[in-house]
Amino acid sequence: MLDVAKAAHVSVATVSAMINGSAPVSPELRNRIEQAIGLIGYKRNAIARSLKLGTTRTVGLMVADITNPFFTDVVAVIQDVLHRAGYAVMLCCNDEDVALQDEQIALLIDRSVDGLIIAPAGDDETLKRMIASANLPTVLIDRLCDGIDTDAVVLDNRRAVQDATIYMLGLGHRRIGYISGSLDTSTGRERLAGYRAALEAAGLPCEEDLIRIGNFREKDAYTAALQLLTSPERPTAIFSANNLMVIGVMKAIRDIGLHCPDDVSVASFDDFPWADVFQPHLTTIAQPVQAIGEQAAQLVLDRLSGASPEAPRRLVLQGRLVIRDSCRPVGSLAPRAIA
Amino acid sequence: MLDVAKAAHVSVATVSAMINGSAPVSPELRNRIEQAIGLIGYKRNAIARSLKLGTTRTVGLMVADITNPFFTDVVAVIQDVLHRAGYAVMLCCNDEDVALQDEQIALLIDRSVDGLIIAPAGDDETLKRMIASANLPTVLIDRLCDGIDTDAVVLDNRRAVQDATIYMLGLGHRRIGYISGSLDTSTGRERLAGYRAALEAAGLPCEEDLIRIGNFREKDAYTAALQLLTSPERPTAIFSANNLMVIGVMKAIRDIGLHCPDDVSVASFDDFPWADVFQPHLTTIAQPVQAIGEQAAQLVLDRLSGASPEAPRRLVLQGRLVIRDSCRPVGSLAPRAIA
DNA sequence: TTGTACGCGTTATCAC
DNA sequence: GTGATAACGCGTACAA
Repeated sequence: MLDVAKAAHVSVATVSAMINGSAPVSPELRNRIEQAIGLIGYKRNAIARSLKLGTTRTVGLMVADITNPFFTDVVAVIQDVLHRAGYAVMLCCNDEDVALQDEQIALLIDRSVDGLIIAPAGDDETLKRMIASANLPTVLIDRLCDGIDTDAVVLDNRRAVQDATIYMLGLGHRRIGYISGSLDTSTGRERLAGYRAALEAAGLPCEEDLIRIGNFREKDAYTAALQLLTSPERPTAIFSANNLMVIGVMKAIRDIGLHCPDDVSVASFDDFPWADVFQPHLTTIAQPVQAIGEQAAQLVLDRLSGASPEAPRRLVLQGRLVIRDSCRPVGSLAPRAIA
Repeated sequence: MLDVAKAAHVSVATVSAMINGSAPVSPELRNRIEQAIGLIGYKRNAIARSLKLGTTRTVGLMVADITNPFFTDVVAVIQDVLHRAGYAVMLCCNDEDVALQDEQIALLIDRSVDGLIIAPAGDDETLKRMIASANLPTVLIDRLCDGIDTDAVVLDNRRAVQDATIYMLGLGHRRIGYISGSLDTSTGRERLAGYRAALEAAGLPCEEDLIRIGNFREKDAYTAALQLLTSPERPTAIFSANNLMVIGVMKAIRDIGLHCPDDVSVASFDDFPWADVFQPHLTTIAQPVQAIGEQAAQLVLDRLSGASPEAPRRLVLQGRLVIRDSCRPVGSLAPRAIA
C-alpha cells in the first residue's frame, strides 16, 4: 500500500480511504490510485487489516464427526450461508472426544475467529471456561450444554423419539431394543427420555436390559445390537439413536443370520438420501438439516452484526417421522427375498 | 505481552524469548514471567504473529461437494492430519461451479492461507492465474488440471473403470450404459476413457447413445438414467461414474418399475460404508480415501517445511473393484423379493 | 542475559 | 479533500 501511495504520489491515508470508501476522494486521485494498484498488482493484506480492526471475518465450526451425514449436510449449509456473507469457515472435528474438543476450540479461539458454531461432544469445565472467557458470538447446534448459555438451534429430540416409539408400539412391539448415544450429550439423554416417555405413557415397564449405549458410533452399536439379538428374549424391534449406529445394527442383524424387517423391525434417528432406494427402506426420523444450518449461521451473523437481543436465543425445530418399511407389525411374516 | 513484561519487571523481548524458546532465559525470570502470564491471563495474539512471521498456520481446503461421501472422508482425514501438525483448515465447496470456485479460492488466498489443497471443478484461466500468482504450496486431489503443475494425488481412474467394465463384459453384458461426470474434469474424462478402452479391447463398438453426462450430481444422473432405460434398446447394465449419481440411477430404475440386478445390473465408482448391508449390495470401485487424505496432507506439510524437491510430485493410487451382487450374468434370472 | 527500538500493513484521528 | 502519524501486538536485530 505504501508502494501504491508512492507510485500515485499520494499518501497511504488517501489510498486507504479510497479502497474502503471511508472518506471521499477526488476523481483525479481516485484514478491515479487505481492505475497504481493495477500496475503494482496490489492486494490489501487481510492479516494487517485483522490486526487493526480486531476482526477476521472467519467463524469456527466444530462438529462431532464430519463423516456423519447429518453433520455433513449441516456443515455444507452453514459454509454456504457464511460464505455468502463474506465469512470463511474453519472446520474442526472432535471425534466425540472431549479432550480433542478442548484442543480444537483452543485452536479456533487462538486463530481469533469472530464467532463459533459448535456441536459439543460433552460439557466439561474447560470448554465452559474457554467459551466464557473467549466472549465470542457462539451458537450451539444439535446439542445443548448446561452451563453454556448461548444461542442454540436444536431438535425436539424427545418428542421425535417418542413419536417413533409410539409408532413401533402401535405395530404391536413390546420388546423394543434401544441403542443409545452417549449420555454425556443432550441428544443422547433427550432421545432416550423420549423412548422412556412413550413406554410409560403406554403403561409399559421399561426394561433396562433393552437399553444399550452405542456412543453414536457404528462399531459400538454393532456390539450392542449383537448383545441385544443374542439375549434370551430377543427384542422384536430395535431403535437406533442415530444414523451411524443403525449401520452397525443392520450389520449385526445380518451377521447373526436374521433379516430386517422379517425377523426384527428397525427404525433410526436421522434420514439418508438413499433410504427409499435400497432395501430395506429404513423408517427414520428426518431432521430439517437445511433449516438447522441456515438458522445457526443466521444466529452468528446476527450477533456479529449486533442485531441480536441480549438474551440467548434458543430455536427448537421438529423432526419428522418418515415411515417406510423396516418396521412390521409384530407376528406378521412377509415373503422373503431368498429363502 | 507488554503488560506481562511490566508485571514481571522484564522487557517484552525476554517474554517473547521465553515463550518461543528462541533464546535462553534465566530460571528466575522464567518463573516471574510465568506467574505474570497466569495472573494476567495472557495469550499470544496469532494475528500479530502472522503479520510479523508471514505465516498463518492455516491451509485452505476446497472440494467440489462436501456432501459427497468421498470428499467427506478425504476432508476428515486431511483435517485430522493437519490438526496434528498444528494447522487449522479453512473449508470451501465449489458446488461443481467454476465461478464459485474462483470466488472461494480468492477468499482463501485473501485470508493468507499457507497452503492449498483443492479438488478443482474445472480449469479456467482465472484459477490458473490465481494459483500461479499466489505462489503457495498447492496440492491437487482427485482431479488434475493441465496448466496447474503442482503436487497432486489422484486415482488411476482409467484403469479402475476399465477393470469394472471388463468385469461387466465378462458377465455377458454388451450394452452397458455409462453415466459420466463432467468432461471438464480429469476424473470425468479418465473414467470415460477407461470405459471406452475396455470396449475397444473387447473388440466391441462404443455406442455413443449409451453414454450420458450426469455431471456428478444425483439429479442429472436420474434424468440420464431415465433416458437410457426408456430407450428402444434398453442397456442390460449401467455404470455410474460416482456415488452421488448411482443414487439417481437406482431411483430411475425404481421409478420405471424395474429392479436391480434382476432387470438391469449396476456398478458404480466410489464405495459406501453401508454397501454390504442394504440391498442390492452394490458392486463398486472403492477409493483409498484414507491414503488419499494422508498423502495430500503430507504433501503440503512437506512443502511447508521445505522438505520437498523442486519438481511437483504426482501420486497415483489404485482403486479396488469390490464385487457384490448388483451385477448379474446377462440373461440369468434370480428369484425376486416381491413378484 | 536483558532492554530498546523498529518494522510488519492497515486504519483512524487529527490537522491542514 | 488530503496528508502525517499513532496505534494494533508481535518478533528480532542490535546494543548494552
